[in-house]
Amino acid sequence: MKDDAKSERRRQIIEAAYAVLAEKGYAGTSMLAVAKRARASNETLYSWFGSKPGLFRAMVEENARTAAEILQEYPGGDGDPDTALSRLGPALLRLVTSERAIALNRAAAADSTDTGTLGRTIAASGREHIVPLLERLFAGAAAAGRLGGRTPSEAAELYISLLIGDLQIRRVIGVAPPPDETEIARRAERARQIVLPPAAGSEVTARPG
Amino acid sequence: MKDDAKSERRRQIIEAAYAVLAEKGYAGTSMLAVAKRARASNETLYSWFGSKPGLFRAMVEENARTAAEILQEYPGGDGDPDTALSRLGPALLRLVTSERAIALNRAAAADSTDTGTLGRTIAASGREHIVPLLERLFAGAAAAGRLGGRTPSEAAELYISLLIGDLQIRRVIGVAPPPDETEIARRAERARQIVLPPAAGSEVTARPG
DNA sequence: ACATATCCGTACATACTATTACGGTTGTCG
DNA sequence: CGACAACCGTAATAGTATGTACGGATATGT
Repeated sequence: MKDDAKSERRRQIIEAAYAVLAEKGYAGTSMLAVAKRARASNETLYSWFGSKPGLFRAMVEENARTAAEILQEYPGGDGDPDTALSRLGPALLRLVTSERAIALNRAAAADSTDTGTLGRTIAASGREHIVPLLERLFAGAAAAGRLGGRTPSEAAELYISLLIGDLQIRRVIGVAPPPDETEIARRAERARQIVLPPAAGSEVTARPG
Repeated sequence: MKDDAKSERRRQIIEAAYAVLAEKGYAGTSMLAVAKRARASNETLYSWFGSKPGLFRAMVEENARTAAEILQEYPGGDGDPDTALSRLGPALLRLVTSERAIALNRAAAADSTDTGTLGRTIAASGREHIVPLLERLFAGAAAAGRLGGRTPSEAAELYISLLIGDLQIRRVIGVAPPPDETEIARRAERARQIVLPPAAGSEVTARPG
């Protein structure tokens, strides 16, 4: 099989795995079910991915690449922080609450007592990628006196708390729907206002916090 | 078996279930493993709890009762909101990040594609119990002009986001340890300061937000 | 065209789980 | 004390999952 064709085949298998995962959850997703959904053989799956955790690791990594491509469009600290955040925030929130991200977080939760690698992979490709991005953005804002005395690191942590809050865990346990665009905009705006309060001396009237 | 003895026996079985859950996760926790750990018979477990989801529902409900007893000590809106929050906040955060709560959230995440009842039970006994408590507290603060223009409902949502943030989901996927008391105090204080900014005209110097 | 690698579909071996059944033991009640 | 309920420990049943094996079909490279 040529490399291109193999990559495409591999992508099809991963898509099939997502479909089974959505229907049956992590425990209910067997390699055989994925193989049948993808019209592949069990042996090929074990040959290519090694094991069920191996397949899921590949899914997490593939999802991380997709997310990184999306976030690449949002440059860091070299522009107007308000504008940057008002574009980056909604994109981030959509990513972390997407069906795919939720399904992978559920898999990681289930895996946390087995190998623990899914959680670490998600964190390495997710939050640990996003925090430095936010810190660069907030470094620019700090230079303009826009962080209200917080460090870029503190501001990044605060922003994530405000943006995501407990929504993701509520999604993961199945009690919250995906946020609609109004909710996404509202949360992102609330977070931006609190993290980037008007600079001292600004004439803008805004809510405190 | 007398009622007292049966309650005690039931508690022992639930404790055994938590022990197995911590070691093996939800999927890896079989009724037989719990029965053996509790020195009970499989038949008794099925007789008393009906099924594996039934046993887990009982665990969630028992945990909710424990949490409600703890929170009962924290009265709502009839006192000084700063003091009330500075006591309630850390207690809340300890509860939602405790090993037991995390294990139950993992179970709910796994169950979300099956019955979905664990998540609903957790939400009904957790957040949906806490939000009205916070709203009562913030109603008092609003009357004193302490919410910076937000409604009690908005303030409660904001407080929860700031207090918990994404810490719980990071606990659930296995990438964050339980917060120590310093971290708990820090998060609670940050949340309090943002949600209860100094009243207009106050002389206190505080960070904006 | 031919040789070889590999993928597919199916089968197999092993282990585990959910749930019920059963005989013996223990606890409760009249 | 005796009758009965129910709990324990073990077994049975049916189903599922993981991972490997295998023959035939297909793809690739020379």
